[in-house]
Amino acid sequence: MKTLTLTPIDVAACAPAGLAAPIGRPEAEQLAALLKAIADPTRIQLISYINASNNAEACVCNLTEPLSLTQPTVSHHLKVLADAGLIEREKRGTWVWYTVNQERWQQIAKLLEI
Amino acid sequence: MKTLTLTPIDVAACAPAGLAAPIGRPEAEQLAALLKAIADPTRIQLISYINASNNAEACVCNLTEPLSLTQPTVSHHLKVLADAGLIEREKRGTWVWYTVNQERWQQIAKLLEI
DNA sequence: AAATCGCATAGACAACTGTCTATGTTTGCT
DNA sequence: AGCAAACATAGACAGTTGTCTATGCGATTT
Repeated sequence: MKTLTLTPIDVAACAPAGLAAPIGRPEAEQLAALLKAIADPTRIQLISYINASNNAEACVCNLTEPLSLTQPTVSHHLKVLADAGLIEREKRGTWVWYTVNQERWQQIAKLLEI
Repeated sequence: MKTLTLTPIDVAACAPAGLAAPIGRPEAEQLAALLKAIADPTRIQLISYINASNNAEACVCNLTEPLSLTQPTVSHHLKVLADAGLIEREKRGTWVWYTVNQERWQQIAKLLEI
């Protein structure tokens, strides 16, 4: 079987001059892909729940119940966020702990500057 | 015929404490709807093109050619942005001029704070 | 009044997305 | 070794979305 590894989005390459100057298609598509990863109510809640947890980290089993979602659905959303570089995965034993990539998060605010 | 007027999203009500605390479903949905309006490459380009135009304003006919899109498609995207409060519409004669709502734009960066 | 121009709206269609169930994979324990 | 728990992956399906063509509406000009 072939495992697909998505190339992480190069945030620095997105809209190098912000949105003040007209940006090209490739840059617009990268920025849109990044924002699309956040533009979902479930994923926004996941981010906030992870951040509000002890040590600002959470495993999948801690996130299914408060959001009333099945485990595969939560895993799917976490994968989307991880592929966009917005959260990070760390396996410790059987559990997988997710944390928010704070640095990446702050970069987004800068990309939206006008 | 019935004209549908979308209620503008109350940005201030979105994630009042940022994403640091776990936010509820309604707030997450409002914030997601707002981000969804931006999370499209064409709309990102439209925003940047409007901002880079003379007086930071542009009419539809100025936007179709550089983006290689039909006029209805551009109008559609501008409506999405306008409904989200991200741009503003002003009719002067036959032309309709769009400008970016700078204040609204800056609010978004704050909403993403962690 | 008639024609034209700029823009919005309606409807159609392919592509994408969020959710689920079913199943696979890895780790820890007895 | 065998079993159970935590998570990922695959596939299916309904709902959403971006684009187009066709058409309608208001303002300007002749």
